[in-house]
This record gives sequence, C-alpha cells and structure tokens, in this order.
Amino acid sequence: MAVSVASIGPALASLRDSEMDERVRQVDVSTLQDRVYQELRNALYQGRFLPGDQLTIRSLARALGTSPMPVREAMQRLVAEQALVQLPNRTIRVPALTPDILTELVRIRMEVEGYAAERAARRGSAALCRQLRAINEGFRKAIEAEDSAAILEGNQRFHFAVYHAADAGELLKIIETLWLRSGPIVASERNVPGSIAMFARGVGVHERITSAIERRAAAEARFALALDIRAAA
Amino acid sequence: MAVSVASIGPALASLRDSEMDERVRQVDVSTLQDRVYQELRNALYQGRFLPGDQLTIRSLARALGTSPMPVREAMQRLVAEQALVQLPNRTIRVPALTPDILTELVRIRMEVEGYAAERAARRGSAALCRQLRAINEGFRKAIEAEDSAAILEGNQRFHFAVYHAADAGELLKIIETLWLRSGPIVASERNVPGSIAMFARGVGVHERITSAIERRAAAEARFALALDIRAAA
DNA sequence: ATAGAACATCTGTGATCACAGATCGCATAG
DNA sequence: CTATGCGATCTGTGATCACAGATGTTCTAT
Repeated sequence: MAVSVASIGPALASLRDSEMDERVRQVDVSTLQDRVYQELRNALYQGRFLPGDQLTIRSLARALGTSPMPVREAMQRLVAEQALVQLPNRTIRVPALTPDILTELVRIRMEVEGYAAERAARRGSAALCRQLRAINEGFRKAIEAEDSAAILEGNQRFHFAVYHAADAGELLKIIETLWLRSGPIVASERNVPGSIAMFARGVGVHERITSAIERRAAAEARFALALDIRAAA
Repeated sequence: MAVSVASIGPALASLRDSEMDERVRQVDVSTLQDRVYQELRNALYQGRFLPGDQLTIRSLARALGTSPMPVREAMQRLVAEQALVQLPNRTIRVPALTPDILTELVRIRMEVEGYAAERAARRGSAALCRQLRAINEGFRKAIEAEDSAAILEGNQRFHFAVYHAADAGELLKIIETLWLRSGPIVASERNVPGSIAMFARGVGVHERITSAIERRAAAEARFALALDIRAAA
C-alpha cells in the first residue's frame, strides 16, 4: 500500500530531531480563542476600552474578523477573571469600579505585591538591581518628556521586573489579574493634572525599592513598594 | 386592539409593587451554564473529582443532562480560575499540583487570608466571636466523631466566618478561588493517618484567632491564622 | 521482535442557526 | 401629560453539525 521512500531519492535514514530543529521553526499552535483573548487583554491593559464601555460579541467578532464563537469564550474568560463584568441583563461591560472597590483592590495589591517585593529582596542579585535602575532611568526620561504612554509602560516594567524576580509563578499570575482589573482605570486617568508630578515622586520610591533589594532588606522593600502602590491611587 | 381589562373583573387600579411582592416569589433566572458551573464547583470543593482526573465535555454533558455547550463554557470558566487545567493537547484535567506549587499557594494564602484576619480583628464584634466559638465547638465535635467530611466543613465554616467579617467582597472572591484550587487536594488527603490529630491542634489555633479578634489584636489575629494555614499543609 | 503505517474512535474547536429576553421608539388610551 | 401596550431590533444563550488533532489498537514490513 505504502509508496516506497527509496524510489524517490537516495535518503536511507530518517532525520534526527536535532537535525530537524535546524531546518524548520516552530509555528503557532494556539487556538483562535486564545488569540482573541490576548487581543482583548492587551486592549484592556492599554486602556483602549474605557470603564463603562459595553462590548458585544457580534461587533467584536466583526472587528476581529472571526465568528462570534471564539469571541464569546474569550469574553467569558475575562468575565471569570473579573476583567469584564456581566450585568444582570446579561450585557457585558468594562467594569466601572466604585471608589470603595478601587481602594479595596489597592489594599489587596499592597499586600500581595508587597509580599512579592519581599521575596524579590531575598533572591535579588546585583544584575537585577542594575536592570531595575536601567528601567527606572527610562521611566524618569518618560516623565521628563511627559509621554504618558511611556510613563505607564515604564512603571509597569519596573514593577513586573521586581515581581518576576520573586520567582513565584502563581503569585505572578494573581498580580497580573489584579493589574488587568485596574488597567482601564489608570489608563483613563492618565491625563488628569498632577499625575505627572505623582509619577515623578515614583522615581525616588523606585530607587528606594531597588536599594532595599540591593541590601536584602525584605521588610523595607515590602514597605516601599506598598507605599508606591498607595501613592499611585 | 387590546382587550379591556374592565370587562373581566371589578379591578380598577394596578397592584403596587409592594402588593405584588406579597403574592408571588422570585424565580430562578440563572443560565444553564451558571448552574453547571456551580455544580462542577461544588464537586471540586467536596473532592468528588480527584487530582489528575480527566473531565470531558461530552461525558459531563451526558451526566448533567444538558448539551455540551453550557458545559464547555463552565469548564473554560474554571480553567480561567485555574480550578481546572488544560494540557497542551487540549484535554482538561483536575490539576495535580506539584509540591512546589502547593507550598507557594500556601504562602500566598498566609498573606491574603492573614490580611483578611487582620481586617476582621479591627471590625469584629462580640456577636462574631460568639459565632466563631459556636462553629469551633461544632468543629471540635466533628473531630471527636472522626467524621472527616464534617471536619473539613467545620474548618471551612470557621475560616469563611472570619473572612466574611473582614467585610471586603473583592478579597473574599480571591480567597474563594484560592480555596477552590486546593479543594481537590485537601479532600483527597483527608484520610491520611495523622490528619485528625492535625485538625485537633486546629481547635486551639481557632480559639487563639477568636481571642485575638475579641481583643482587637490585628497583628496577632493575622499571625495565628497564618499559623493555622501553615499547619494544615 | 520491533518500529511504523493504517484505521477507528474520542477529544476540543469553531461556525451556524434558532430563540428568548432586553431595549428603545412610537402610537395610543387614560 | 403620563403611562401602558406594541413592534422592530439587538443582545446573549444553547443546540447542532463539521472538522482537525490526539490516542490507542491492529496489522504489516523490516
């Protein structure tokens, strides 16, 4: 039944795995729903949707060029993570957090991310501190240039460099969902007067965090990072 | 076009809302997928599924008496909450947590639930302490009777009474997902020798937590509750 | 004896359709 | 002028189908 391989060429043996790796690259095997999820997640993170916006499955599917199916599954995933909310009438919106809930989230972040900073301080290396200072310098320049998008990105990069250094995958995932929830808020308020000055103070706090990590002062790192979160709120 | 109401009775005015409320009760308006989600969640909480079990959409749909559609959406929600995991080959299983991840989750719970205890201590009332002691007494009796299901339930009731007293809805949701993830583990290990003795020590720790709340000693409540979590692991 | 092809079967994924509830605008009865 | 009913339209929900990838078994060629 099978066509003999020998008849179409001189090859006599299969290529080994290592030989294959040199000739082809890996391709994307993710599902459509995964890509839709990532796209929506990025949009929320960057504040392309604002608090209160209603998102409908069909219109998103049209915009994304897919059928409604993968969109609804991605949206339900975001609802499960509370990055979106589903009202009693079943419509899905970007949550408009009340001040109460916002301060509660800030307090939770102070605990969780403070714990991550504590871990980072215990594990931190000189290389990490160098990296943190480089990021913080970029953050400072973004503030100088008053580039609000770069400011937000620089702040995020600094924080997540710390959290990554905590070397705790589960903790990192929890922190990511907390940031995702506050994403639309901070993005929508990035142009209020005084926010530049607020971030400007952040540069000093970031240095304080870096210094605490350098000296392996876990409690101090935790305190300084909690301070940074509180100040941003 | 409309049939005259007057022709079928003497009623002359509409019933007011308050009058309506007396005559009919509210009915369930939840979606099928919500009910499937709750059913699966309870099953996980109670350890009716064990770590490593593979769950398939179609077989669950058959068992639940629904089409596959609401099942797959409920399962994806649980995957988003990490109560289930999806392997690279797309099959869905109850996660078999590695010891590393388990200890990491325990550490996170010590932080988050410890913070909840701190809040509860600041807000606690005499009524709360009475309730906690009543729950703890039931917990003690369950241990005496060596009724493992009642032990787990009593322990859970005590903890969540504390967390509820923290009066922080967002915090409570986060704690619930953390418990959901460790649900299959604790349920699967409830019959290992020594677990009864371990819980027996919990009675005293619970009393220590209650006493700290009674004296509004926030730091002590946090410490004792973290101790309770660590001991259970 | 063993590696690999071939097949049946089971898996999640995505598209499509039907449907009930929600919302809004407009007409109409009080 | 106000409130109720009616109708068009848009919403999420659920069922069904088609399909590709994964898995496991059997058979065959080396």
